[in-house]
Amino acid sequence: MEVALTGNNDHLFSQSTYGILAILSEGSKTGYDIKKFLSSKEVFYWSESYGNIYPILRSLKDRGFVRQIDADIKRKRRIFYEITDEGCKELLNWILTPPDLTRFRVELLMKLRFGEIAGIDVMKSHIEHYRKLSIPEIDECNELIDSLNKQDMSIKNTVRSITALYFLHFKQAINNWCAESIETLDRWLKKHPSTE
Amino acid sequence: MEVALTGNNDHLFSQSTYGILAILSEGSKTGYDIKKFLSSKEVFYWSESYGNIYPILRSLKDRGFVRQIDADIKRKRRIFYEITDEGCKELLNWILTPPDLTRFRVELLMKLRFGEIAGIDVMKSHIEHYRKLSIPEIDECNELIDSLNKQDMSIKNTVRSITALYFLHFKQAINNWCAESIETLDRWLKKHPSTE
DNA sequence: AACGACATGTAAACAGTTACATGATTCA
DNA sequence: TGAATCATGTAACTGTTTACATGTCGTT
Repeated sequence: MEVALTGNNDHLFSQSTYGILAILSEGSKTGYDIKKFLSSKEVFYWSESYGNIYPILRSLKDRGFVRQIDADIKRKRRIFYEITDEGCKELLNWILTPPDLTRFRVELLMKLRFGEIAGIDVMKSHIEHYRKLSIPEIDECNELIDSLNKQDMSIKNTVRSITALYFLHFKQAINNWCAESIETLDRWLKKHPSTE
Repeated sequence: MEVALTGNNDHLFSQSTYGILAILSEGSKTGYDIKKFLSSKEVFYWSESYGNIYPILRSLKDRGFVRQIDADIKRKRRIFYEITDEGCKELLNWILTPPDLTRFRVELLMKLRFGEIAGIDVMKSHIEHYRKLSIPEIDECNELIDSLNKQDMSIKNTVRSITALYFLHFKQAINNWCAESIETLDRWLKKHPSTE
């Protein structure tokens, strides 16, 4: 099942641009629709602001990757964008390129690593706070997965389920790490009562 | 063990600025030293370019959060920066502020979610590629944790170990997710031989 | 003498968000 | 009639990287 991944890495456009093109590949949408889609729980792994979406839509049109379709629905102007064959080709090329590992900053870890200045209880408190924020996210993610599993198991829903599971695995792992880390700090405090 | 987290969230400076201040809180360093530190395996959760570091060091000096100490070591000019009391105060205020949850884009998930256009084998291939990239990272992280555990269990080393464990938990969870997802896709392919 | 690591720095570009402006529609 | 949501858009800003310029030191 060897697959040739011939996509090259020097793409001409920003990740945001390809993201929007990808979203349009499932059907024509307005800028507002795109923002709505990206705000949904399902797409935790991508986000975009209006200030980015609208200019990108224009540039996609200028490049011929989408075409503009004006519509007037209930006297409200709606500007739909439809992906072109050119756009599909460009999108496919991006999708074929193997993605890099995600790099990101974790403010919590920086504050822990240099947190001695604030004291160990502050560290513990930060970890607990982090954990509390994560719990509703895990619940929501479980609900999403349940509802997906009730639907037909088309390839689209299967993949949606897979992406949701990424989040679930990640969040559960971090949740466990939080519990462990607090225990570790508690053990340290017990062994070093002098410092408190 | 209630801890008052009174830090306010509207900080005046960028996260990069606080990060650099935090690094300087452990001892005076040059811009080059800071870059070196951030390039080390241990600090996977933060990075910075020279083009950001040097201007920030200057602005920290202008604000009085660090002082400049010129040194000539082996005829090479070295410009050290030392945190001031003002700087410590500002840093502490940042550290006390509970960190937000990390939000990040995952290119892989976007390419999977809209990957039907490329085919299921491409999805599988991307996941496998992702997994292969992760494995050496997990190994390195385990080595780091081992070496930390051999050292004294000061609070500093304990925290360094905790931050490394974050990465390990995360990477292992994603590694498991990769294996599961490939299985899911294989099962789907078996059930739908017509599409291949 | 040449190369790689050390060391500092800048200008330009790129990526993306925030805050604002504008106006229509829907519903209480 | 007023608030919320729908809907499109821009200007200014923030943050950060890339590519380059400059020169030293240590090693082969």
